[in-house]
Amino acid sequence: MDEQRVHARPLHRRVEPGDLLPGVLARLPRPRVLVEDLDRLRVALHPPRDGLRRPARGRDVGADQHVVSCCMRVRFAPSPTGALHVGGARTALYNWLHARRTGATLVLRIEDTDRERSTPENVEQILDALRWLQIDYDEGPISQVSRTERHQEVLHRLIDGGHAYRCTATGEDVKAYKAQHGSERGFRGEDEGEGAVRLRVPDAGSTVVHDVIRGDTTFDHRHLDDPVIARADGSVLYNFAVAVDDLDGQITHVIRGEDHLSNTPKQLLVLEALGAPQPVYAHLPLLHGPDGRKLSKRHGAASVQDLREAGFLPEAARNYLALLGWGSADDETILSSDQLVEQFSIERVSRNPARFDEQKLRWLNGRYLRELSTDELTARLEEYTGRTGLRDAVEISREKVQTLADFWPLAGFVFDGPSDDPQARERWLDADGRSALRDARRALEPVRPFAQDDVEAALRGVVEARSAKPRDVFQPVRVALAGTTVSPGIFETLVVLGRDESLERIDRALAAG
RNA sequence: GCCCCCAUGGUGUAGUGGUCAGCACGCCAGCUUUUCACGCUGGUAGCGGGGGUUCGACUCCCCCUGGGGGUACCA
Repeated sequence: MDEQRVHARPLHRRVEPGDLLPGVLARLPRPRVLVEDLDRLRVALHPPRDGLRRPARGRDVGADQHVVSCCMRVRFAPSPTGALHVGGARTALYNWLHARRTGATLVLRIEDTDRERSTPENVEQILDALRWLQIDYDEGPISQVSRTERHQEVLHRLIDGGHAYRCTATGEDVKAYKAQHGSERGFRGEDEGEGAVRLRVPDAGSTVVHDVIRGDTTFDHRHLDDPVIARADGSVLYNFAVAVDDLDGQITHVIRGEDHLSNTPKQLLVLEALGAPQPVYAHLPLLHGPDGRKLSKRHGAASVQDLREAGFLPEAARNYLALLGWGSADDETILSSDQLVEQFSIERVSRNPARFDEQKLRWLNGRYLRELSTDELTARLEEYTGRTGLRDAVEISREKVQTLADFWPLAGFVFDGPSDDPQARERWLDADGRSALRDARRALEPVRPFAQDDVEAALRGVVEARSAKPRDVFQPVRVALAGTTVSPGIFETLVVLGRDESLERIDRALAAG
């Protein structure tokens, strides 16, 4: 890409209502925008009215205000140093929602400049996670490492221009420097012509991060150390690569986790040294685990794959993730992807860190599960369990499960035989229970066809004949069939098992002594 | 240590100076009921503390406290 062209005019220009470039807009292919067109149309929307300031809370920025949004470009830039965590997934989702909401182009970039920790397996895991969540992207994935040549070129430009210098100072040296100069002054190294490359931070002044979620944040230069932007071997570091790649990628809106906020001035300083324009930032609040600490494997689902394995539906996960840090203007809870796209606005994102609450996800997942047709739910359960022929069991279990993982413990006995719950047997297959069970068997034996209404009539007849409570008959039957006290409805279960199998299980329970 | 961000019930949030502080999850109770769930009804619980500004602060400002992030030749 021709850099001079990129820098010829600012990436961002205030766009007023009516500033529509109608002719050009109409010709634009969507959603993809050719780079050539972009160069002519390099205008992006800033939040309306007071420029970069966060609009007053509670006010949505309507679609009509994103008039030139086809030129907006956002990116999701995960680091492949591990699986995609739910926090990363939420960041990906917000980028995706913003892109789909506004028509912006979403770029997937893999931040793999840490060669030690980045692996192809992790990249694949991230792609897999995004696929599962149905988060697609318009460009990429782009490997940051593949841009090494370009990084070198820019790096040398910075050095040649005096914006960066080589210095052998180590982390220890920096600490020593600070001990000497006090905390009031950031580290400033000497240009030694060798060693790691550091960016020269001006002593005076400050850098302001404009953020649509947080407003302006000012960082005084005197507190900043000259950051290392490339290792002694020349390989570049994150804060440099990200600035160059966002610039070259013509990223207009950087939506990422708040953990990057403190690093943003470094990236801004790189851009400034290059004479490049700034993107708009949106730093999302971080996600915490149930204990308020960082999310980790310890409290259940931490990665997207964990979510899948725990039996959550991707659409429920998306809905839940969207709600962690954002709420629709009318405070709705259950929102389809279409509704999310329709209602999402980055300006309404909360500033508070949120805790990942698996209980609420389970509830939400249950809601989505019950919305599925039995055929669809069966298909998902068969994929999840790796078993087939589940439909009848799904039909009678569907009201009782919140996750795909709940199904087998509830209904697996249909296929694998009764489970063994000694307490259940002891409680319900005592002398009385066995007596009731014998009556039930006798009543069920002649039922033909073995249909639910007839089965129910037969069993209720037993209840009546024995002057018993319903459960005194039903529970022994349940334990005989399922081995436990918890199962789908007893009549449905009998029908699904069929007469022969049901009688056989009852006989076996009676024989078990 | 220094820099930065954040602060409404247990949790996620609504709320832009005057509200009985709303919704959802959870929890508790009742109803329904063959177990467990689902569902329905009701209930419990909140503006972290202190100063200001104002006729009036959850809302604006400051301090404190608490939580989080950054401070890497990690991202």
